[in-house]
Amino acid sequence: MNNVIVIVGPTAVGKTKLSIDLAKVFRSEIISGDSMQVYQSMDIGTGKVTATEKAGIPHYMIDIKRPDEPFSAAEYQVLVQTYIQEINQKNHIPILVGGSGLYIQSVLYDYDFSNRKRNIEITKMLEKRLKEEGIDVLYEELNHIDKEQAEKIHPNNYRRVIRALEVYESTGLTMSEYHKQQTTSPNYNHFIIGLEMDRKTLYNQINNRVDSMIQQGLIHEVEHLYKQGYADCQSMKAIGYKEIIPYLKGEIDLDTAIETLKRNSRRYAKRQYTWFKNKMDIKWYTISPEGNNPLPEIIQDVEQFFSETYNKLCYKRS
RNA sequence: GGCUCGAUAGCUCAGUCGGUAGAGCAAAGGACUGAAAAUCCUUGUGUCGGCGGUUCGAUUCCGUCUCGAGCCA
Repeated sequence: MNNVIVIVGPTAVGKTKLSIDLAKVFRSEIISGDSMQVYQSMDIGTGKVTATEKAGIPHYMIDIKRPDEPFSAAEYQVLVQTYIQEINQKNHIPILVGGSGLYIQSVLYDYDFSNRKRNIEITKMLEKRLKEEGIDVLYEELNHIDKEQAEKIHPNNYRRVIRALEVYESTGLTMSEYHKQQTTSPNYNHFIIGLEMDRKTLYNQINNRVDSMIQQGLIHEVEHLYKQGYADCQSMKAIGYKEIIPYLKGEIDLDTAIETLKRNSRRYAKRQYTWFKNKMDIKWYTISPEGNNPLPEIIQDVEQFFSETYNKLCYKRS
C-alpha cells in the first residue's frame, strides 16, 4: 500500500512552513490539498508558496487552472492519486498539505465520483426550477426518490438538494445507492498531522496575515483579474477575492472589505476545524503563542508510523 | 463649578406603565461524497455602572457617588 503524509489545519496556522521543513527531512515531494491554489494568478490571496519558499522541492496541484476554469473534488482526486502513486514509485513519501477537507478526504478514502459526473445542463434546469417553484418542491421531490439522502440534507441547503437530484436525474441511481457501493477503508497507509492553535492566537494570526496580504498587493492582484473579466467565476468565490471585488466596483469602502475578509477567514478556520475534528483521524500538534516548534516530535511520530517501510525510503535527516 | 443626556450581551442599541430582559452584528457549536475558501443548520445568564432608599418585590421610581458626551459659566 502506498504511503502518504498528510498535513491539515486551519488557514494561517503554518501548514506550508511545516510541509517544507518535513519535506527537507524526508526528501518528500509536496502535493497541495487546497481547492483554490490550483488557480493561476491567484497567489497572494490564496497564500501560495513562493518560489523561494519551495526551496527546490517539487510541488504539485498548484497553478494548474486558469481562473475562469471550473474545478472539482473529483478532478482533484484523480490527479492527486496519480501523483501519490508516482512519488511512491520513486521511493519517496508524498506530503499532502492543505485545508480543503473534502478534497483530501476524497483522496484518502477513494470516494467514488466516477459514475456521477456533474451535469451542468441538469444543474441549470434545477436552478431554474428552484427559482420558479421554490426549494420546498425540489426537496419534496428528493424526499420522494431518496428519503435517506433527503434526511441528511437540510431543506434550505439548495446546493446539496440540487446535486442529489442531479445525480439521480443524470445516472438513474440515487446518492444513497452510491454511498452503499462505497468502501470505507482507507486507500493509503497514511498519517495525518493536524496543526492547531489557541483560537485567540489563531485569529490574531489570521488578521495579521490579511493585513500583510494587503501590503503585498492583494488589491492589485484582484483588480488585475477583475479587469480581465473573471469576476463571476468559481475561482472568484475564494476568500480574499470575493470581498475585494465589491470594493473595486465601488460598492463598499476598503476598510469594510478588509474587515469582511478577516471575518470570513476566521469563519472559514472554524469550519475547517469542524470538518477535521469530526471527520478525520488526526494526530494534533499544538502551536503555542510563543511559537514553539513541534517539528522534532512530528518527525519522530512520522518515523515511527512508517517504521515498517521506513528503511526502504529515501529520507535524509538534515 | 452649574445644567442636560447617557451607562443594559464582546460591540451598537431596544425594552420592562415596578414582577430579574431582547434585536442586529460579532462569536460559539454542527452538517457536508463532482461548486467545499462553496452551501446550509443551531445557539443569547448578562452583578441591566456602584451604594443606599421606597416597595411584598427595583434593571425600571427616588437620592447619591463614579465614569462618559454635550451645553452654560
